[in-house]
Amino acid sequence: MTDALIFNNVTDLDLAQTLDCGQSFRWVENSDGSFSGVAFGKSVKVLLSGTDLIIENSSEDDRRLWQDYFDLDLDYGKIRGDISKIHPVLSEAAKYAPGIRILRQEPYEALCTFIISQNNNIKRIKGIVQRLCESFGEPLPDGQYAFPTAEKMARLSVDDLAPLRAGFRARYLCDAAKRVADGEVNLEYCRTAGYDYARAELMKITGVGVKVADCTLLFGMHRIEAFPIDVWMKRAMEKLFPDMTADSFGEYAGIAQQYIFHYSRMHPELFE
DNA sequence: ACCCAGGAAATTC
DNA sequence: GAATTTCATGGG
Repeated sequence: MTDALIFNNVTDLDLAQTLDCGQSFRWVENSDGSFSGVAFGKSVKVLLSGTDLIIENSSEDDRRLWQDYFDLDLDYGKIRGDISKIHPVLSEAAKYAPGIRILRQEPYEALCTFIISQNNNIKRIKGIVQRLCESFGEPLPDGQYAFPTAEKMARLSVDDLAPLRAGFRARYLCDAAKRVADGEVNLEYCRTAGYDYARAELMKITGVGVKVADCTLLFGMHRIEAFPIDVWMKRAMEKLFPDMTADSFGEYAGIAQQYIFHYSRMHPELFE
């Protein structure tokens, strides 16, 4: 019950850079640098001790799950070296936060959280997501809550979501839940379909445009060729990469995107 | 009071 | 069709 799962020789991972960089909204940093959060209905505390990644309140049964969640099978050091050759500013951004990894979150959770993210700020997104889980997610033994299922949310009305204070996004969440629950939008199909087809599948949902679809594919289905362009990335592309497009960043564009997104947010003076 | 926030839909030109 | 406005809410 209170077992800990340990991964040895973990490199290219910084918990703050990965868990608190705007791709997931359910992790809270503790005073000792560890993080507490819930994924796949499992509430854990994660910490790094040297190159040991420790998952507390977990067991060997979930080794594969967390190995995938933190994308430990991908060699980020090599990828960083490769994509650093594409552009000197990208090289700089990658060097700035080499501990960023792309999480493998649950597709439906990624979909909902990035619907909530539109025209919103990260602090408030976290609050809405937390209230969504507390209100409609399955309670876990330690007092935390799982992310609610599409089936559960499909039974809710826009008024039921009022306590979330999600504003105009509430009806988007209802539409997403219904379409996913009744199978009109097939998230599993999006994992393997051609990119444009996967994107179009998600965009059947009212409130899902190109950017939310790209984030869902990148953070919820590990489509690391995705290159979401939000306000920060738009600024970065105009100012830092004026002659480049998403295609310029190759098969690992999504990883490059996270380096650039984080670097840009940490250096707002670049865009004044 | 004003502006912005990991956008997208609705409206207007 | 492309450009602009609107959509809730909260923090600076």
